[in-house]
Amino acid sequence: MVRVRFAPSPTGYLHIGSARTALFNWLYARHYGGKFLLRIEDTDKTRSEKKYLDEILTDLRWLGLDWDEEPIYQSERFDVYRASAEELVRSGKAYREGEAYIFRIEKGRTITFDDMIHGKVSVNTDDIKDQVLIKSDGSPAYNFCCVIDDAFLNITHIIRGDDHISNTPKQILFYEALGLQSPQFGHMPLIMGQDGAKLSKRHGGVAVEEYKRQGFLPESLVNYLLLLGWSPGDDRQIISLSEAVKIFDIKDMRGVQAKFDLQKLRWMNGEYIAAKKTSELLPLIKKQIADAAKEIPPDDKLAKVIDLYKVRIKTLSEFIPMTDHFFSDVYTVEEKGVEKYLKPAESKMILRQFADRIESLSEFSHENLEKTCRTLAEEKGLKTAQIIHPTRVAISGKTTGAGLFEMMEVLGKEKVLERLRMAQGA
RNA sequence: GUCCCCAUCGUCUAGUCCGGUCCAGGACAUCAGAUUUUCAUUCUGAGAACACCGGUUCAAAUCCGGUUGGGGACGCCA
Repeated sequence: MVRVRFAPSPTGYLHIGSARTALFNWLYARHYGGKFLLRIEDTDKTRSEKKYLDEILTDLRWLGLDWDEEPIYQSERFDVYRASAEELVRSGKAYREGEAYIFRIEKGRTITFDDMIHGKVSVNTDDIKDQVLIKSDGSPAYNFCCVIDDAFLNITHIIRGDDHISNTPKQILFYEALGLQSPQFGHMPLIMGQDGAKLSKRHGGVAVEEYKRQGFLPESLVNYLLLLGWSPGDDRQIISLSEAVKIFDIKDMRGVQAKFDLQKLRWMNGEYIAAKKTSELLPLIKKQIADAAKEIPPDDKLAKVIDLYKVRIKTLSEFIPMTDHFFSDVYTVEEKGVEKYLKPAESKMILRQFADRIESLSEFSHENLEKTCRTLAEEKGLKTAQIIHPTRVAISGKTTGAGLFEMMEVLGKEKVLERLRMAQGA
């Protein structure tokens, strides 16, 4: 029975790299019908906070990564660690140094383990110093409580970042001294920023929460992370979590560090947004609007606008500035668009003619609007673009956006005419 | 400095285990063209990589060694 764990330290937000570690552990467990467990590494009581833990758990759920048993907390198990350390002192494998317990490293040995991703890894114990088990303040050292807890939880496979690879020989020595069986290890390379340096804020964010806030969908974030270091073996890019569960195997992971590419994430997010039903997008967009402290429009109107814009936004947050003209008379205006399309006297004349014609329209539908526009163009010997561009700027302030006639229909006759009149005076 | 991990287009990767089907395939990005009222979408096309040097072999992206480069670890942090 496969048992894996994710062991966050509640001293900050959920890092995107940690999220990836959690994802691969989760996939491994689900693929093999095993258990995915949580262990809270809160041994540093001064830096650990409940709010961080809550945020981490919220983010894991948001990503779709559920866990199977109640999480265990290291802060509640100090006596267990101490008892084990005492035992090692009694058997002569560790010694005291003041209040601290130190593990004696036997020199001249080669520790080898078969890593699920890297293959055989060997380290000579001459390169390892004696290890602290329990610190002078009574709290356990990371490597020690990690081993005790993994054994306690019957963890069979430890999948973690490459930064732990040098901890592994030390931990193996602990398993050995404690008479415990080592689990299997798999060390996955870290995610780097585009420039090869450690992933940081300037690469687009390090916290899962930041991506959530910017309007990335959990499906796309997980899908993107999945493809960082792992590939289905064919050309597919869009892979759902449930599909990944079926085909995932840790052995297919690459041992190479990958650079985080925000461009590809954005593309993928756009794909997921465009594929979603408007009814699914509606509550998500409303959340974005609420978070931006803006007034939430009525559902039916918002849904119509989402329909028009979901194929052209890459993140949910882009929706707001792109569609502000639908919901308020205060919206962003592109000055160069005004300059080019509204300033010329000819444009003003065209706008007046167009406005006059649509005013008499009994049904303000995009079909009728388009017909009216084309008829006018033909009669006056104009290109339709000569009507369309000025009109777009006049009613939206923008030079790009959804189809003009659909836009006009959603905006409504009254607003359209009002803005067309106003533009003539501009 | 010592130890460990790694090396295919700008980026993510397929191929590497079991050498020939690879003058290296896909995706993102870029550029060009088509469609469209703009943008986006869609479609077509282009450029773009086996880090380097040696070895093994009839044959190497694939195996071996070295060099260079990148990353990580050397905490009474986790």
